Parts: sequence; structure tokens; C-alpha cells
Amino acid sequence: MTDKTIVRSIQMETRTLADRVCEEIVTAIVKGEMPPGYKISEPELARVYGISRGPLREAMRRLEGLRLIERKPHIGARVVKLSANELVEIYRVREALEGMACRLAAEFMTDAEIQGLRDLLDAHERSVEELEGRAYFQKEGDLDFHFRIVQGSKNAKLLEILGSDLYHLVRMYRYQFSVSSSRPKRALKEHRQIVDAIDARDPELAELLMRRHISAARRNIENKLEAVNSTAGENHG
Amino acid sequence: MTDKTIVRSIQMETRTLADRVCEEIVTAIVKGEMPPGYKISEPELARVYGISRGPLREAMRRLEGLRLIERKPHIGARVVKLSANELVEIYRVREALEGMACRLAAEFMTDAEIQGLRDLLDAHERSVEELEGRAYFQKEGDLDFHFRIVQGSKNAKLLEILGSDLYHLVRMYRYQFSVSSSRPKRALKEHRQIVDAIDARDPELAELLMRRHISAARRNIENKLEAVNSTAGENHG
DNA sequence: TTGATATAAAGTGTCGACACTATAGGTATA
DNA sequence: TATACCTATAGTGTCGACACTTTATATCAA
Repeated sequence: MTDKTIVRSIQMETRTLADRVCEEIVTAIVKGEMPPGYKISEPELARVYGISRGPLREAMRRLEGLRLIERKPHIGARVVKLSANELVEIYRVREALEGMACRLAAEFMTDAEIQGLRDLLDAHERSVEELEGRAYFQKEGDLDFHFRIVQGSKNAKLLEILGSDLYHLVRMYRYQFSVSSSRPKRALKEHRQIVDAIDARDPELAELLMRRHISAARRNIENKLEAVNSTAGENHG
Repeated sequence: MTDKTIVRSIQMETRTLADRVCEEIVTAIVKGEMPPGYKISEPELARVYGISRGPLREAMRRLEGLRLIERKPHIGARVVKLSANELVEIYRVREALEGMACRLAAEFMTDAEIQGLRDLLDAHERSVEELEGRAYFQKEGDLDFHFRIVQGSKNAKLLEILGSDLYHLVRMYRYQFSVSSSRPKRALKEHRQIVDAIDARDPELAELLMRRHISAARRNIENKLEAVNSTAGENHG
């Protein structure tokens, strides 16, 4: 590798402004710094990030593709505001996609990756015991587990859709709705069953268990939202 | 509705340049006018569509999100070139997603929509008979069937992912690979079984049949590609 | 006071230009 | 002759400015 090549590879790592700002905005949205419904002012954001409106608009087009913002011509862009129904819809999609991912993982995941999953669950269990079963779903632990299985499927398209499109929204609403902290021990047990099925190289069972797992989470959310709706009349945005 | 509102709604229909050009490029790529691997020159494309590079670059960011082009900083963008493996991966995703869509369609599709499906299949059958079973998969008939079922699921997220992201790629490779013209009568029969399951309001069966249907199409492609690979040594792009 | 209308401000959509990078082609040297 | 270096060209990334639309504000009429 010549000096020039080294220089080039360093410069390649320096992504374009639009790419970097896009990533920053994703983080800001997911963390709730830009809350759902937030009106995005191009001149203001450009000033904040110290760039011109050109790259910023490119970044926003990308965000639009990620379904994190919604844009109306000549009016402006807003951070997407999911309705309860849409959140449930996402869990239907997750059930289908991650079920398939789990099936493929039972076929293609390496033994080392499976062991890594077991280690992860052990760590989760310790943290559950320490915090009396309240912390498991918090942090990014849960999504980490799911993400690894998707990686284990060796299906790049699955990874694309789940990792790039859906998980952002799920994380965003975990921060915001605080859809978590419920049934942590139960979830941990289900996770162990899933890993066992993958380890047994049983694709059918692995898919079934994952679908049940996500389906249970969905019903959990549905019940919560139903409870909220029955106490206070909700107005849809 | 006042005059002003009318004017506004007309102007709203006049989408932005980036939006329009984006759509045009999608069509061009799907139809094969811009073949896979085609190097996109921004100045040239801007000249062709009679716009400046600003909106064009925004459109390209959108295309990048649709996975129709791939962009490398400081080098340029190319029309995506799917490997055989990636095409198979897409069918795995379709199997999962459309299986779920079919399950939900069995729950939520209206009777009128179901009747519409039957009419569509009748039309398909006539065209199959006329052209001796060669045309069914050609045109957009097959995707039309699948698309209607996804619509029937009443799940906007499913519709988004399948309609905006995956079907473009499938159509693109139908034009290019001519992955079609095989087993048309068999496919038609499977389609009828699927509609019957939806009509019977049997979600389990509807999902199962749809998954089998797409899985069969996937295996069909795998076999074809395998045959190609065994005759001529393929080099991956 | 309330309503509509006209004006001003802010914001979005589009463009052309400039700086820097990558590539191609030519030149010099071993 | 082949390799390395240099130069020129084309292309990408970024910016600032302008036109037009939307929205907020103020004025006027009922």
C-alpha cells in the first residue's frame, strides 16, 4: 500500500457532509432531541450544523426515504409522528421479517455467533437480576439481541430493511413512548428458547418462537394503548 | 372549496422537480433504459432532464434510499447491479412479508376487493388460454395480483416496504433477467387457491399458501441460475 | 369586534459558480 | 519498452443568491 493509497483511504473515510449530517439527524430524532411533529427549518438546521442548505436538503431526502421525516412541497418537513396504529403495524412487519430471519439464522448462523448470543443473554440475565427485572428492555439490549439474529440470517436484504428502516422507528418510540420495562423476565426466557432452537438447527421452531415473541410484544403494546385510549380520549395527529 | 383552495390543490399536484425526475429515473431503471451498472453522470443527466444538478442530486439521494442506485463519495453513482444471490434474498423477504400480508388480507380485505381479485384472475386465465400459457407472468399481471393482496392487508407499512422498495427491484429484474414465462398455469392455480383461502377468512391457510407460492418461485429462479452457472462460469460484479 | 384583504417576512425550490478530487493521457526517465 | 510522474480534463461536493410560495402581520371595511 503506497502513501497515496493510505491518504486516499483516510479521505474516503471522510464521508460527504450530507452523509454525516444525515446520521446526526437520525440520532437526534431517535433520541428525541427532535420530537415527533417537530417542524424542520432548513436555514436553521443548516446554521446549527454549519453547512449550506444544499447538502442538508440531500440529507433530508435520505431521511425521507428512511421514513423518519415527512415532507410536503413548498410547506416543509416534519419529524414523523407515528400513530398507535402505525406502531402496531410495524410490529406486524417485524413479526414477519424477524421470523424469517430467525429461520435463516437457524440454518446459517455460525457456532461462534450462537455462543455470542448466549453470552449476551447471560449478561442480560445478570443485569435483570441486579435491577430486579426492570432494565432488560431498556438500553439497547433487546434490539441488540434481535439485530444479531438478523445478522445471523446472512441475508443482506433483511438486514437492510430491518436495520436501516424499521429499527430506527422502534428505537425512536422506545425513547418517546417508553414502550418497555414490561415483562422482562418473560422476554429473557423467550430469548433463551429462541437461541436453543437456533442451536438445535431447527428453522421451523426458531421462526415460530420468534414470531410468538414479537407477537406477544405487539399485543402488549396494543393493550397498553387500549388502556390509554379508554382513560383519556385520544386525538389523532 | 374556494377558488384559492382550488388553485392551491392544482399547484400541489405540481410536485417538485426532484420528485418528478426521481420518478422518471425509477421508470428508466425499471424498464432497463439505464441498465444495471450504468454510470450516472450528473451533468449529463441534468442536461437530459433540463434541470440543474441541485434537484437531480436530491432525486439521486432518494434513489439511493430505494436501493436503485449505489453511490460512492467523490466517485459517482451507478445503477444497482443485483447478484443472483441478492435476487434470491429478495424472494426470501417477499415470502415473509407477503405471507403476512396475505394473512392480514384474510382478515381485513373487503368482499368487494376479493371479488375484484377473482375478476382479475379470470382475466388472467383468458389471457393464459389465448397465449397458450406464456403471457401470464409477463406484463405486470402477476405483480398486480400480489400488490392487491398487500393493499388488502390494510397495513400501510407493509405496502410501503413492498411497494416502494422491493417491487421496483423485482420488476427491474423481470425486464432484465426475464425471470418469467415459466409455470404460468401452475401459478394461476396457486393464485386461485390463495383467493379461496382469503375468501374463507382463513388467515393461517392464506399465509401458508402465499409463502409456498413465493417459495416455489424462488426455487424456480435458483434452479435457473444454477443451470446458468453450470454452463458458463459466472463472474460476480 | 370580527372578518377579509393587502402587505411584509420567512421559507422552500432552483440555479449557476467555484473548489477539490479522481481519472485519463502524455512525458520523461530508467 | 515499461514504469513512474506530471498535467489536463472531467466530475463531484459545496456554497451563495434569486424567484416564487406560504405564512404571519397589519390595515381596512362591515
